[in-house]
Amino acid sequence: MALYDKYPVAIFNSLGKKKEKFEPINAPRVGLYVCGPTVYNEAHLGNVRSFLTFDVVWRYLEHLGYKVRYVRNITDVGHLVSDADEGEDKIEKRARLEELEPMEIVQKYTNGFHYVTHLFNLKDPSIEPTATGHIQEQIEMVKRIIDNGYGYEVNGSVYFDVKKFSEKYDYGKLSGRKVDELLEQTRDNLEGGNEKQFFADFAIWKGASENTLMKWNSPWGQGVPGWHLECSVMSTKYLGEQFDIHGGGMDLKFPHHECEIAQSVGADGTEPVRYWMHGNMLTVNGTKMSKSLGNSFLPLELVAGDHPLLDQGYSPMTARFFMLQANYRSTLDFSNEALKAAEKGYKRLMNALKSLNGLSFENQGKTDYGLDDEINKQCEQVYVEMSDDFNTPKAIAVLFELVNKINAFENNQLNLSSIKESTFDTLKKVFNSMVTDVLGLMDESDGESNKLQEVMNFLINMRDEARANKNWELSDKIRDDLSELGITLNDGKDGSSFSIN
RNA sequence: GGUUCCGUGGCCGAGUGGCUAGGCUGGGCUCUGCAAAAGCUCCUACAGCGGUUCGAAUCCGCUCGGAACCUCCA
Repeated sequence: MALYDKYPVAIFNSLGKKKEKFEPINAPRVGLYVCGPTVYNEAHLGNVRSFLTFDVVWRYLEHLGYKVRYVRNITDVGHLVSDADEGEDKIEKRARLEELEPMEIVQKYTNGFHYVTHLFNLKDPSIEPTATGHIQEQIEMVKRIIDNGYGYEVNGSVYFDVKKFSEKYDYGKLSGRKVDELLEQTRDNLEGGNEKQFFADFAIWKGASENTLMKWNSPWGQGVPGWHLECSVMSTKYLGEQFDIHGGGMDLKFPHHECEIAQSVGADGTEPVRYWMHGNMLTVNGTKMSKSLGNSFLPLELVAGDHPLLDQGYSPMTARFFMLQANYRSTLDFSNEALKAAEKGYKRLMNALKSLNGLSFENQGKTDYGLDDEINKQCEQVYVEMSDDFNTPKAIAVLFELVNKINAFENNQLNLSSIKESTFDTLKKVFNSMVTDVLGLMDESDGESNKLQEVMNFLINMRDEARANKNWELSDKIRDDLSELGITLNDGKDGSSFSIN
C-alpha cells in the first residue's frame, strides 16, 4: 500500500473554493505547474514564499510515493510594464537601464533567482522552460485560438476575444468575476487609444515596433507573445492538455490564470487544470510586501540583517521555518519578533533531530503502552495534517510534541526502553523524513570542522578536570569565555556538549 | 466603486459546532556545584452587538477595523 493511499491528500481548489480529494489523472504520476518569476530584477522574500509553498507540495507528494513532474517556468519575454498590453517589455526596459542585452538581463536575474532558491533549499524543478524557448509553440497556439474564432488580429497584434469566449464558456469562474460586470468594476476603464474590441480582451501576440530589441517573426509580423500565453503553452507541452495541479501567488489569479484557462479552452477545448492552488502574500505591518512600497527586502539583506526593517540577520532556514509555521493560504505578517521566535523554534527542532539520531535502541524493557501508543499516533498525525491541504503549521505542532518525547529520552527523563523498538524506528524515520525531506529544513550548524571538534573536546576535557577538582573558578571561566565567543556549553548526564549560536 | 478575504491569549500563528493547537515570552517546580539545556506546570484568548442551536471562536445578520484583487507583482 502506497503512502498516498494510506494518507489521501485533500487540496483546497481555488476553482470552487473548497477542499477536494486529490485524484491524479494518471496516478502515480502527477503534473505540477507553477508560475515562475519574470527575471527582470531580484526576487525578494515575498516571492520566495510562493515557491516555498510549492516546493513543499512537491516534496510531500513525492514522499507519499507520487512521481511528480514539476514544471516552473522562467518568464523572459512578453511581460510588459504597466498596462498589460500597452507598456514596454519589462526585460527590455531593464536592459536599456542597465545598458545590457535583454538576454544578459535574463541570464543575470535567472542566476540570481537560482541563487535564492538554493539558499532556501528549494529543489530545482523537473523542467524549467523559458518563454523565449517556446516562441514557435506559442505562435501555434495563437493560430489555434484564431482558427477557433476566439482571436482577432489588429495591426500586427492578436487579441483574445473575451466576449465571444464568454458566450460559450465561463470567463471569470476562477476569480469570481463576471464579464458583464467587468467593465463597470474597473476603476480606470478609459485607457485611451486601444486596439482591443472589448477592454477585457488581452493580447496573445503583440506586434513590435521598429526599435524594439526583442521580437520574433510570426504570421502577423514581428512581435512578442502575450504574457499569459507562455504558461498555457508550456504546461500543455510538458504536462498535457489537462494536468493535475497549477500553482502560483494569489495575485496571479486574475487576470493571469483566468487568461490561461481561456487560452487553453479556446485553443484546444480542454479545461487545463484539475486543481488550482494559490498561495497568499507575505505582509509587513499588514500590507503586502512589494518593491514599490519599499517594504520588501532581498534574501541577502535578510541574512545580513542589512535593512531598516530588520533588527538582526536571520538565517535562510529560520525564514523557511517561519514561513512554514503559517498556512500557505493565509497572509503571513513579517516582524522581527516573529522571526526571532521562529529562530528559536527552528533550533529547538533541529537539536531534537540531532539528539534523535544520536539515540540508539539498546534493549527492550517493560513497555509503557500509553507512551508507545502516543508516539505512534503522533507519527501518523503528522501525515494526516500534511495530507490535509499541506497543513505545515499543524504538522509542525505535532512534530514539536514529538520533540518533547525525544528530549526526554535524550535526558533520561523518559526511558527509551519503555517503547517498542519498532516504535523507535518509526519515530526516527518519520521525524527525519518530515523535517529534512518534506519540510526541507537543513541543519545549518553542519560544517563544523574536525579541528574545531578536536579543540572543543580538548577544552571540555580540561574543564571536566577542573570540575572534578571543584575548581569552579576555572571551569566557569572556560564556559563564560566560550559563551562570549558564541559557543554554549551544555552539561548533560553523559558529559558536556557544545552548540554554536 | 465592484469582487473577495481577514480580525484568536503579551507576540506569532493553527483551529469551521461540543474535546487539545504549536512556537516565542513571562511565573513556578524538578534536574544541576552554579548556570544553560531539558522535562513538568501555570498564565487559557477568540473585534463589538444581535440571532440560530441543548451547545458557537467556529453558522447567519449588522457595526467597527484591516487587507488583497479589479493595473505589473509570488
